[in-house]
Amino acid sequence: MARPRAFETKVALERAMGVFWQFGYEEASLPDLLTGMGLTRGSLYKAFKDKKNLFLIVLELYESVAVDAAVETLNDKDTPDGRDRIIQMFEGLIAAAMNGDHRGCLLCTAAAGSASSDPDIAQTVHQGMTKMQGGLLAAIDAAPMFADLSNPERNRLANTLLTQYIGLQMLARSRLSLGILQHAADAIEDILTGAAHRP
Amino acid sequence: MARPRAFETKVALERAMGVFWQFGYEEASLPDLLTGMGLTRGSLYKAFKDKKNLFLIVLELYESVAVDAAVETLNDKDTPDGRDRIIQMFEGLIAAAMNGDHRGCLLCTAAAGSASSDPDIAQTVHQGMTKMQGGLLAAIDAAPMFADLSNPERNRLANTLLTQYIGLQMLARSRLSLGILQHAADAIEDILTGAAHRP
DNA sequence: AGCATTAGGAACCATTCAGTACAAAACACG
DNA sequence: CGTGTTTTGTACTGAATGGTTCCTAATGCT
Repeated sequence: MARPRAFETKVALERAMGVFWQFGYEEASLPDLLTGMGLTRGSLYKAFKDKKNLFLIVLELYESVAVDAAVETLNDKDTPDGRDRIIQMFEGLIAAAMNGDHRGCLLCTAAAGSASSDPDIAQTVHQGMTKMQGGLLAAIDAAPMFADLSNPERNRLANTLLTQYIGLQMLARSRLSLGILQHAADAIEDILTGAAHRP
Repeated sequence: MARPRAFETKVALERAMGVFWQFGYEEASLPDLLTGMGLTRGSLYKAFKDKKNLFLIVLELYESVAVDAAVETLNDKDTPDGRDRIIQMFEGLIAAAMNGDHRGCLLCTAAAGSASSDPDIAQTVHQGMTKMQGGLLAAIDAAPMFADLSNPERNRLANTLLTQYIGLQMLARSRLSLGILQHAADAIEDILTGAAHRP
């Protein structure tokens, strides 16, 4: 009954995610988005309302792709020891950063920018971060070496790892060559072995 | 010989630091700076050339104030054990964040934003971060509990702490209430005791 | 007093931004 | 083959940006 869409919503959103991931919310200009997504102003505003709404949709897409992937690694039953899952997760992001991927984590970038002052965005970011927190905690629970840890200790370890995650993602994004990423995986191992109760 | 300045360069820079600290480089608009510094466009451009140059001067001021303060805490001979100095430094920033100071670290914010793609800014930020790294290493060297650590182990610990520092400052800035700051000081203690070689 | 020098302030410029309005185009259906 | 509906594309709006350029007024020195 009417003219059909010339673009697929799904791929347009994936491309929008790419633009926001690279530039961040504020610094991604509308022209950036339009060329990146391959459509024009009218179509974008008709299909996604406005920039902020588009970003919120993209944020949820990011969660269901990047965050969920990390959380799945942290819950991967094929790797019996939760410790190994944690290391795998960090090794993934460190490898990406050292291979020239300086996009970091869209969630972290959003949290860092002034976009986080918007309540809607802040809430979505909070949701994603909490998911990461839960994933880390699940992996800790699945690690024999942490069997003796109390609940507060487990939470503290999860939070330390999440803070480390955020710090590393910001470092990846900053392109600062402080030599941190080179041995960051070993550093994570140090944290894990140090956190375990030793006889 | 000529009309004297109606403003003191020093206090104008301190106020500019306040504005940049709160908003970040890109998001601090010229009107923000002008009202915050209490002068007008003409004077600003005459005295500081342009916005970027002003920011570079402010960055160095921030280093010589905030960063140096942290590094001095890390080198404070009145606290004999370097471990205690590290905890003191972190307790300071955690207390600030929990008391409603959500400015975080100007260096970290600059590194996170797209300002870091400017080589001049990136270099100044790098310089400040390296200073922090050195301060942490000095404190580690001054801690008996780390006497047995090898040099690579010390460096890794310093980098872990710097990453934690960056992560915490970003969390402080993000206003995210993930319950991390509440026990962040204990978490740092966990890292430190875990890093020491135990018999 | 007079002159050189500087701050102050306002007007201005070009650019960019997100967002809107509207006409033309493309399709599906009767 | 039209008719009606929706997408497109483009031109436009109004605001805000960083940056510049004046002119005037204030000041200190000779």
